[in-house]
Amino acid sequence: MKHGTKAIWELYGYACPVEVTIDVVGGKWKSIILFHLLKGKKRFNELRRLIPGVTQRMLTLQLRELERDGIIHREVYKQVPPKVEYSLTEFGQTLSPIVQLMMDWGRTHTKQLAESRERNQEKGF
Amino acid sequence: MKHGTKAIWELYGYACPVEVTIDVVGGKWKSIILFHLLKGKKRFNELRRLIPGVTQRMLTLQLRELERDGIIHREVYKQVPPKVEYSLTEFGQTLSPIVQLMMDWGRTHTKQLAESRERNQEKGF
DNA sequence: CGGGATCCTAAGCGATACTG
DNA sequence: CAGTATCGCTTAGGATCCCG
Repeated sequence: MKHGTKAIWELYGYACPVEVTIDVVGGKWKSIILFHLLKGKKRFNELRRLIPGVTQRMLTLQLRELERDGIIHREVYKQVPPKVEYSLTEFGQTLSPIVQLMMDWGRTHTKQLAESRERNQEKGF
Repeated sequence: MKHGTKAIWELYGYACPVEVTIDVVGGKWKSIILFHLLKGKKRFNELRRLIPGVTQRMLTLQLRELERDGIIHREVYKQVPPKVEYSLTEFGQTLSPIVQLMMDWGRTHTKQLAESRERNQEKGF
């Protein structure tokens, strides 16, 4: 980057590139949604079952934001009863390495994390 | 994983491994803090300057949570005026590939993201 | 089935003032 | 310098009911 030139993320109001990514996957449920969509398209209630903690309202909202950002595609089948399928767009696929790494990290560090918290809890943290 | 066996993240109350990672870096500022600590130890006000959007209060809170989780270390120098340095722990270093990827993604997709949003805004999204 | 519309509470967060 | 404390607003988010 040259002197006097603004970085691309600065032009769009972000102070650092990580902020951009957080802006997309930072929601409490978004990366979890993406994690499930990595395995293929999913229907609305299917996602609800896969993500026990999420409410209908929150799932709807987060799906809308991901759709707005071009990360996922929402396919509506005009039939009764209604059927809606969510899937990753090509753009959304570019996030898959991040979600994969998050999955790996969670898998391998859950225990150590829990231990850290426990230890610090004793210290009155 | 074998039949009838619970996965490690389930034992600790998470529905999927990604939730674990989100629990650690999911805060609005946490991964940005980590991003800056990747480049070396930083003092409190130094971080404030590096992260223009954060308030003193929020920075303190998020640093405390990262410390509780064993991700960062807080070194207090007993002197006047006080001096406190924050740095990544070994455990925290294990997150660096994720933060790196988030940085890369932000750098390379800021524009496309902005365009998606703009396009969908026109559609009344 | 896949939501939208309301209502309401808890949490997040900013602003400000104070301190060792 | 590096916080803590308090207040008060704003938002995230849950609960419930309704609909094509």
